[in-house]
Amino acid sequence: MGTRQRITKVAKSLFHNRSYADVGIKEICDKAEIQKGSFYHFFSSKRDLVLAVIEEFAQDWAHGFVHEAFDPKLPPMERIDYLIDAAYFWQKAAKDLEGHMPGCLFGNLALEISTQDDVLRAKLTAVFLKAKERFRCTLDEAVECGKIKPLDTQRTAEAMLAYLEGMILIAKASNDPETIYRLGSALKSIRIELDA
Amino acid sequence: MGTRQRITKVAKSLFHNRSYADVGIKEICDKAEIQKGSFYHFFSSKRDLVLAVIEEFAQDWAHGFVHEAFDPKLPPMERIDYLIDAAYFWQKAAKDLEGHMPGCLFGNLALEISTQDDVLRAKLTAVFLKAKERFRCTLDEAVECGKIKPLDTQRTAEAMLAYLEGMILIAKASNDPETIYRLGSALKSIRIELDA
DNA sequence: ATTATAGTTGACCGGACGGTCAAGTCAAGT
DNA sequence: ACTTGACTTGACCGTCCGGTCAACTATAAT
Repeated sequence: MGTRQRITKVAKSLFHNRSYADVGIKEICDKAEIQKGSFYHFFSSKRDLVLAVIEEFAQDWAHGFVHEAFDPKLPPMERIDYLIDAAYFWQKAAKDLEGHMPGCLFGNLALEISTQDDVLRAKLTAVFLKAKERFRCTLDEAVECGKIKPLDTQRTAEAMLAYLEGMILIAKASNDPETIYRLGSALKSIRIELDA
Repeated sequence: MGTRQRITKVAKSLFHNRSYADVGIKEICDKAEIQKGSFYHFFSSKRDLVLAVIEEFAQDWAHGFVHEAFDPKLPPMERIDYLIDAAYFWQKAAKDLEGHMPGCLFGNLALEISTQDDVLRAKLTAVFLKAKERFRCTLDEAVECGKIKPLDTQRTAEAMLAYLEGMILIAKASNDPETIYRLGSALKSIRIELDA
């Protein structure tokens, strides 16, 4: 594996499990077994790195379990159940490994740096926008084939994303992945009617 | 105002608008117009301070707009509308002042430090627990007087809290308080049925 | 007046931080 | 054989970090 990939791999894990401010470049370099100069050959700054990490993680995510969950072969509303399952198993596995639920990297970073860096914030909103679109398409499909009554799919999609993030936040705060199962069933019940 | 109060007041504002790791003791001391030695007379560590800040903020919150919103004179479900309003105005006002939505201090801290300090995490879960109880009592009351159909008030309360936090997260990520209004109407629609 | 205590000062500590840089390695292109 | 340019090394920079400390002052009880 190339040096650059080793850096982002280590950084992804550290940023996800701790926080942006808490993880230093030195530690990243040590864990990636490189020197600081090498780091600055690939990234012009720590901020540049986290930008790359967000991008990569969004890719991993989109092609990973999100892609699985939003399987077009599944009935639309079942995809949402699948998503809850995937979120649960991921967080559960991470906790078993590291001792703590890492939560959602995007949510974590959003709350940490949104007030401090508008470029990073914009990057994160773009990630959230894509996730929202995934929900919206699913809802549109469900409405189209009559599985659910018509509703404001745009807003409902946004609300579902918010609920997903909120669930993970609460679960992380109690370090209890079961929270995701306990609260997951409400995700499908979220509705925002048209013309509110 | 006493020195200790000045410290916590400054710290509350800084931690809320930035993050725990990003705010240094030096800066807190400067803004509170005291010396570092004075700080360590009142607090044994930065961690000790943030513990006090969480406690104080939870008090402010409980006696402030949460107390207003959960007014027992209001019909139970209207309290939730009121809560959305209060959250919106608070975040809006903060954004107009500082340029950025600070979000929820407890949510921010929870995501930042949950994986790193179990004592602080426990403190935050205690705050969330109280908020959840507020929701649960409101739901119980609404069920009792027939305003809503019976449901799992325990879990639904937790889900509502999660949704509230998630909404604020998404709103902060887009630095747009209007998000709270756009998504707020779904809060009351959240339901978790009994015997799931 | 003396003493005890609470509060305050500002210099100081070691170490970590993000970031720089001159020097060198090495493989591919000519 | 020589040059180029990507990559790596490790020492180094100034600054800031959380935290310590001995000395000083203000207050209030005896």
